[in-house]
Amino acid sequence: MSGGDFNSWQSVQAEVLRRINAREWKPGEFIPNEAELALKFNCARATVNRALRALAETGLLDRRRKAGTRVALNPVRKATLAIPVIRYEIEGKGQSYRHTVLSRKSAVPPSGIRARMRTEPGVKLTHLVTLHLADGKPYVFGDRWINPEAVPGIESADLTAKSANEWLVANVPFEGGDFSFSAMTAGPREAEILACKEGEGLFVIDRSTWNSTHVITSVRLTFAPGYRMHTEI
Amino acid sequence: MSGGDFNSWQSVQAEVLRRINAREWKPGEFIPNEAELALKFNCARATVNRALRALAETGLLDRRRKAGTRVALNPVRKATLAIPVIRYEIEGKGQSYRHTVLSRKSAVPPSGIRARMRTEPGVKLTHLVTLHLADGKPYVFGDRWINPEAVPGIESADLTAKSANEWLVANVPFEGGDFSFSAMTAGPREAEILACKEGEGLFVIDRSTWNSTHVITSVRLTFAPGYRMHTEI
DNA sequence: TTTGACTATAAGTATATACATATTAATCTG
DNA sequence: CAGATTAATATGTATATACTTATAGTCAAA
Repeated sequence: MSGGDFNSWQSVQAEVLRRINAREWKPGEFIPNEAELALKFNCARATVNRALRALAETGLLDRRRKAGTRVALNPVRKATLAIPVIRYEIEGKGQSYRHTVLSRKSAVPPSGIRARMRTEPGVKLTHLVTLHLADGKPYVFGDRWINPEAVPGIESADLTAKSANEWLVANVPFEGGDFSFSAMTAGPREAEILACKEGEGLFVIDRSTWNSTHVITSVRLTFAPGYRMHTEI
Repeated sequence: MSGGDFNSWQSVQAEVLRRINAREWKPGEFIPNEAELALKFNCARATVNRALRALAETGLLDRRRKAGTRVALNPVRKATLAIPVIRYEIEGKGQSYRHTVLSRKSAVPPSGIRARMRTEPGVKLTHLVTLHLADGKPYVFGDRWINPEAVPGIESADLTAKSANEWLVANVPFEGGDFSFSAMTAGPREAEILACKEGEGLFVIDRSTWNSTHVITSVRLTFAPGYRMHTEI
């Protein structure tokens, strides 16, 4: 039994998946190496490589040089979720977008922010609070700190036309970011800004972005009740 | 100017990134096609392809056959987040894991669940409520519906040793899933189960998984206050 | 003006070959 | 026998070449 012809990396991938699902290759087990599979599937090793690499990226296979490829023991599924610019997210739903700057000043950040931003004690950062509205209703508000040293020009930037996020995305390249998602309980401040009741559960995204030399910005986005973030795999 | 030698896909990727960041190639603009870039970078087209494909996967480039490759106009950043099995998540933090089945029965689901599960009216599903504890304290509870038609053997499965999720992961291959993340306000039921106060904001994950023929299961995970999901790019 | 066929083009992919690199396993040495 | 050295090996990658496929653009027919 040669195993038939699998002359596209997708078909190879499908066959590998089938064998994993059918428990022909069990979790934790090594599967044959690329050369053998190429022979079995009657295709080039590069084709097998492409298929296995893609599966490894989804977390279903573990691969290591010399050691080989094994079926992941605990398949940690990886979902990719898109982080859109809020304006596009709102306009994408067919709603009108507007945003207002609630406050903007230069200030020494609290210690939590200072730690995130990796700045020295006493250094002032730009602090910006903005509200984004969908069809005139509060959608999310952002409490943002920006390191002006990493962003020359931010002091004089007009952040009423474009939101700070859009301005930054357009003007400051970044190399990495970290995101965390959580829930909080609306206090008086959140209730007032988002026009919701105190005590409601709110969805929160904390995000920092950096380049090779600085943490550029750190923002907390607090969404109005009912917000959902969605993804598929 | 030939542009020098870029003989690894990573170096090509880095150079493309640099040009995007330096605004040599502006958002929305088409960049030269693969053949031209290969010539400029003095490497094979396959190498350019690999580099550009990877950038397209992160959302920084838009590619279409015949049309070409352009710098994404609104760079929707894509974060990949790992969805672990709860036991591993808890044990990974060095805490002890335990779970209990609060209820298990066969019932006709409410219409919202029926829509998600795509079952006929009147069809009974397995309904399971479980609580996962970290160091003995409530961590998350799951309200889960399983389609027994898609999962032969679920009726007789022992779900006290392994949690339903672990059992399903180990026994039922799935092909796709959808996830949504939101926040809710703790009502009396959540407060009691999670041992928290009514009115606290709770993080919620709704997840469905399916194979080619059925929606296998649909679960709502409601986390105790303080939970955070984290990812980096 | 719309519809539909045609064509040129750019990405997408397959393949053979060759070499690079990480890492294990075997072997040698002090 | 511990530690260093070396060989073997599986994945990782680069390249030239050839073919496939989706589709933007064009041009003509309805």
